[in-house]
Amino acid sequence: MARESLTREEILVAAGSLVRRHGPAALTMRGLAAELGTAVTSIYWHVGNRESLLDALVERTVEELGEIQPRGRTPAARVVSVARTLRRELRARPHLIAMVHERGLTERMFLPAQQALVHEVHAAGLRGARAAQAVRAVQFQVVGYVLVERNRERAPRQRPAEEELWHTATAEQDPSLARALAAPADHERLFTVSVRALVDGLLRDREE
Amino acid sequence: MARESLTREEILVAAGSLVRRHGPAALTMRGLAAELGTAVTSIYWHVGNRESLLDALVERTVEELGEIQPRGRTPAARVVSVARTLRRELRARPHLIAMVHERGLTERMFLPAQQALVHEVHAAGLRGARAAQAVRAVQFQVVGYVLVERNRERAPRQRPAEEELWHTATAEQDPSLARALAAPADHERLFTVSVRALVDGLLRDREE
DNA sequence: ACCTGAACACCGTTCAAGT
DNA sequence: ACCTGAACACCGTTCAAGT
Repeated sequence: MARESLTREEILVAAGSLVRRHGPAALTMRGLAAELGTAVTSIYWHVGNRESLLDALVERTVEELGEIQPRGRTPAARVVSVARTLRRELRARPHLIAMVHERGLTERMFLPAQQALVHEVHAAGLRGARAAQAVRAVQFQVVGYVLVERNRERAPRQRPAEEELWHTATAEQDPSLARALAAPADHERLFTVSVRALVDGLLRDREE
Repeated sequence: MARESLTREEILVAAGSLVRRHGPAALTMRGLAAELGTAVTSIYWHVGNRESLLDALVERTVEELGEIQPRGRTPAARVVSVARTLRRELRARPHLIAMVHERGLTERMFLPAQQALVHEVHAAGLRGARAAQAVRAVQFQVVGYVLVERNRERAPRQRPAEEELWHTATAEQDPSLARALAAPADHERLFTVSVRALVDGLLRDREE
């Protein structure tokens, strides 16, 4: 008994929602077919196979990440806003981002952001290789930060735990450092602080 | 017909080599058994199941990354050497590192490096939260760099290609920047330059 | 043009049976 | 203590057949 008009879009939406919530391993063709109320083979007609279904989800993700709108009065503020937006968007779909990464498309995903950054860095007076360096520095910072951050959140209880490890003795008689490294980082704040510092540093040094 | 004395170690070595070369997807229990000349079920006796076999490989990777030996005369040079060593070790086993990452063990993997960094940062005169910040900044930089870098190398031919995208017009009349962003980055050099700049910045500012 | 079930060649894992 | 083959419940994919 057929349902009416299964569409490629419908398949992508269902698959996307599944992958977003439970990761790519949770996407089985049979499971997806059951959820959609069709035969497994119907899905094949619309999307080819599992791999190209995942490719389509990745492509969609790359496009969504491309819509970047810098905000703020100064170039520095706008660069920071791009970084913060990227971080938010990346964190909203970790599994899909990991798949973009696996397929080696991260760079392409970041091209629109790069364009925006070029504009702002130019507005701040940087030119040439120096400007390129600044753009890449910000990009690396955001990607690296999100990855490390997500990792910290997902990390299983560690042995030895950080609280055990970072006591005054191991921190070489620096209790304040031990406290800082034992505590879970305030990622929201640390990210903004880091990006601001980096951007200020990159834009300030331009008269060297 | 049995082979003599299959060992857990032998299994780990064969599985590790397989995963290193072709990634975890290439590790099938049947394939591994064939390569070792045993029945599939013998492997189960030694390692439990596929998942804990992968866990063991990950555990081994974490331990290998823990052996860090700072080199150089100044604290700054030793911090840079730790960063460079980490990068090299990470790049030598990308699939295994990705698995460490997936299992949320990256932070634990970096603990020995953190310890080494704490020592050097202290030697440079930093203390407390500021020292902790410096340690984390270096760690984030290395991880982020390796990930972005690997991605660039694996990226499929892009459309539009960077050479197309970054011409004088899109680079806002900055031909030198267009050239810089269109060219593949010299990662070895860019990494060292970036880390040096970061470390200098972190250690220099200590009298604020 | 779109959908279907049957069949194929793979998986990881369990288990009772061997030595 | 260690190894085995058979069997189970899953996969993704193909294909001939339907409408």
